[in-house]
Amino acid sequence: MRMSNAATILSALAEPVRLAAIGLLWDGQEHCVCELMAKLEATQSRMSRHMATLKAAGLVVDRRDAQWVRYRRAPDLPRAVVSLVEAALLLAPQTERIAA
Amino acid sequence: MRMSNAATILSALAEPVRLAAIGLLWDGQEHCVCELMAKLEATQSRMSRHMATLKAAGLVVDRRDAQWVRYRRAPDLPRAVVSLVEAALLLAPQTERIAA
DNA sequence: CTGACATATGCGCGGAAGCGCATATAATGC
DNA sequence: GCATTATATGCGCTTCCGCGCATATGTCAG
Repeated sequence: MRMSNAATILSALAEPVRLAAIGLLWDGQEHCVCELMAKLEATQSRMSRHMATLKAAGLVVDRRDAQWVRYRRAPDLPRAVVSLVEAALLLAPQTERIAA
Repeated sequence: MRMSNAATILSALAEPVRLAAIGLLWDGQEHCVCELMAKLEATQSRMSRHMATLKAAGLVVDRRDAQWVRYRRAPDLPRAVVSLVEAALLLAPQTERIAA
């Protein structure tokens, strides 16, 4: 599978709902769209499209399970991508602070 | 000075010319716009605006020096921001590869 | 003062992104 | 088959982004 380029991955993370979704999926477990919608207070189509963007960037994979689609963190991500995502997740909570 | 939020920083990095410019400035030295233009093959207005975006995100600072404006990496960036930038810079060269 | 050089910015355009609404598709249970 | 639940997607709209072009601003040298 062809890796996305840096710009694609960074763009995918540069949207609050998508970054928060990655944060939820980063536990390695599966999460259905309905759960993500509820936790992130997003409409259904909005959540679905954001997940499609993350999938296109190669950051998550999905699996049909009965009526649900379960998303999870993509396996075997390159180390640099993992580092990037984890740095982005660390960044999120500590932004809006006051610096020197 | 107020920190940019995660989305602003990620968006700033999610553009190839800007990411490459950060890569050049990451050596800690000062670089004028004309040098960046030349190395990144960007027009003058394009380069100037991209640098303004990076500055607005808090990633770089500038200084007027005679007819030149010298940009450099912002001092005292939060550790999480430094990690993010460095992960993004690592990502850039190794994208476009073939994964499992 | 004038001209040259370096950088920023107003403007308009084309294209991409994000959204909601409605509808299509998929799977389930009765 | 039909209703229900879960998800994806076509469509139109609005907003944002990146660009080039032209021009403004700032600095220097003569």
